[in-house]
Amino acid sequence: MSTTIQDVADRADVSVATVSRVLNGSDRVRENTKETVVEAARSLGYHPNETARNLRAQETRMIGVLLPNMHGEFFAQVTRGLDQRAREYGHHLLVSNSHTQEDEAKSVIQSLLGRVDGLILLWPRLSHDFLGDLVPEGLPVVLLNTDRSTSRFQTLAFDNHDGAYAAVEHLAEHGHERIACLSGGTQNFDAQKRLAGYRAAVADHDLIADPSLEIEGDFTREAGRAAVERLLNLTPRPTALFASNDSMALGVLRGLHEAGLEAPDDLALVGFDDIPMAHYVAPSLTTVHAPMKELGERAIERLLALVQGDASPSHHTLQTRLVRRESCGCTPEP
Amino acid sequence: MSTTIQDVADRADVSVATVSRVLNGSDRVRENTKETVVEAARSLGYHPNETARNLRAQETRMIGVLLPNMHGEFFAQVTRGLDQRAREYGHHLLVSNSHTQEDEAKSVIQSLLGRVDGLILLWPRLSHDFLGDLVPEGLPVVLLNTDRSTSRFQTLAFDNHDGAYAAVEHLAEHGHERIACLSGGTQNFDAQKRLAGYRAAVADHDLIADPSLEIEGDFTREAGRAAVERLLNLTPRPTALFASNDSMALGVLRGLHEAGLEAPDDLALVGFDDIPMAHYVAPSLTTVHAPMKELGERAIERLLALVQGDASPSHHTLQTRLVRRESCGCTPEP
DNA sequence: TTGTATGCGTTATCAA
DNA sequence: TTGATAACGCATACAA
Repeated sequence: MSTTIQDVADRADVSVATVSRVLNGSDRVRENTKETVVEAARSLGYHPNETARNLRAQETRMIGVLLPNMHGEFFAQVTRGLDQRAREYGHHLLVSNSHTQEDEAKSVIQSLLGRVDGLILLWPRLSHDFLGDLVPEGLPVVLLNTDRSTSRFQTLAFDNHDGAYAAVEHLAEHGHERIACLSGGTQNFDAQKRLAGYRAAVADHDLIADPSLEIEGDFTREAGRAAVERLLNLTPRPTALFASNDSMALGVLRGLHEAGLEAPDDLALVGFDDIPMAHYVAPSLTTVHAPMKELGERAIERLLALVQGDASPSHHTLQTRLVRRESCGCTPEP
Repeated sequence: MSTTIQDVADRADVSVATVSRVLNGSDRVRENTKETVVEAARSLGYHPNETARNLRAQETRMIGVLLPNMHGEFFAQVTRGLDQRAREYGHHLLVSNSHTQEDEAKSVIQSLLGRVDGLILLWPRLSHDFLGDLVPEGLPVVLLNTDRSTSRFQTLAFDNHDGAYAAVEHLAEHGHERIACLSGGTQNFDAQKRLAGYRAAVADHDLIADPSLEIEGDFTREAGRAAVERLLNLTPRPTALFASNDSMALGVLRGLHEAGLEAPDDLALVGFDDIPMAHYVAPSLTTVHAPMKELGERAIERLLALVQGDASPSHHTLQTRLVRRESCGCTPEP
């Protein structure tokens, strides 16, 4: 098998305890023996067995991360934040993406349970009552973009309501009165909040409030593309659209192109998330910036605080801000 | 702390050995005691400590995955394949993204060494001699999109040369003779091969061979955008461009838009990778499909074959194929 | 300064 | 069918 601390000890002609001391805090060890040990370890290509270490230390320094199977760029950003912070804190990420089903997620969580110090779940479905039974009492959990009220766990979410409100308000400032909303479905937490923000802005600014202006999507590009036809068939036709995420907004742009139309002239458009691609499409996408990387960073910070026991679960919200580009009718920011 | 097998044993009034038997293969255990044990485990919310299991079993069922900090959608696809196959085989992914520096990667690999059964590295730099010293003798490693010749490890790569060749050939079929190439840099394995494919096609089809037509990029969108100006200033101006990945091609599309131009009329364009977004930009991107998800799947399969010892390192190539859409001047496929 | 011995939670071997 | 126990590799309390 692999070389063990015993092999190193034999080679250096000392005890395993001494080797261990050298390799770790290098306690009180004679300089001479220290060198011998280091050399022995090096020459044997020794690497400590982390599994044994973990067992001994009663911690794995691993964090389980569950992400749903969706909108690539969004998760890439979140993951970047998670990854970076985790490394800073000397922890590893045990990642599992690409599952949509609840039972699938359950089995993944099960298989993670005995091997991580904590869990970070991006689980935008409203209901996660099942988590209560699934997760053992003491295990720290951070829930991302989900409903705070249902949960005894730490949560972290964007300020979806404010962001959506600002988006619609901005379209109103451009003079639009008949503004449609492409929502992300009824099951999704972010989607619900954004829809609520849209409705609030419509009400506050005396815009046309008409249920047929609310089109249901599912946060995928294809939903955006498909929505265009429905949008164009509305009478009277809306002059602006709030797409409740950027993936759908990109799909809308594509759909418009296929119909021989263009934003913002034929339809003013604002998205949500500010994924990197929003900057690169033509026309560039005005959108609500959601601090995705920061979400990942905070998640790690909160989780490790829970792990170390110097915090208890709380509920945090991350602010969003509107980024003006071309698709709404603005001249883009420099 | 967490409940252990001993707690369950106490509760069920049996020995730990019996509990273990029940929880695993349920060897020869009396039906009656089996039920008692299962019930005890359930009521205590017991989950086996995977760390202890791993130590005992001398395997972790975890795979270390290292990805560089680049082009999001590409890696999302690869990761999807990795993730899916790993789960099918009952393994977990210990993922680390977002590092560009070699020493950074080294330290991550170091920290992974004692805790995984194998390593999958997406490390497109040509030189990875340092891996030889870093990785212990017996540890299985799969190298993605890298030079096979330098390595004693298993490798897996796209057929970059053929793909690029086909892309340029297709532009030639559209009647273009002065075809530029936006490369991915000199350090990158994929980039080199794609550039070579471009050159071969130029030579074989008697196209204009001019070093000034080869522009160096770095696989980022921004490089694509920046390249447009240089492209437009060439005299005579090229009528077509092979961008050696889709991210750059998307940047080119953006750059053209800013210059008030459009593909394919002002510049015919073919990319490489076929990331999902290629389908959704306007005009949609003709590109070489690289089976990214399959790359991930194969990587897991190869690695686990190595782990189980019923294979030895080999070198595989995955075929690519041209996908005709709008940016080259074709009518898009249905 | 160094060595011996114990335990972390499991599984498997051997006896009973 | 079940139980006692050794071993996996490491870190530490205690002894020397």
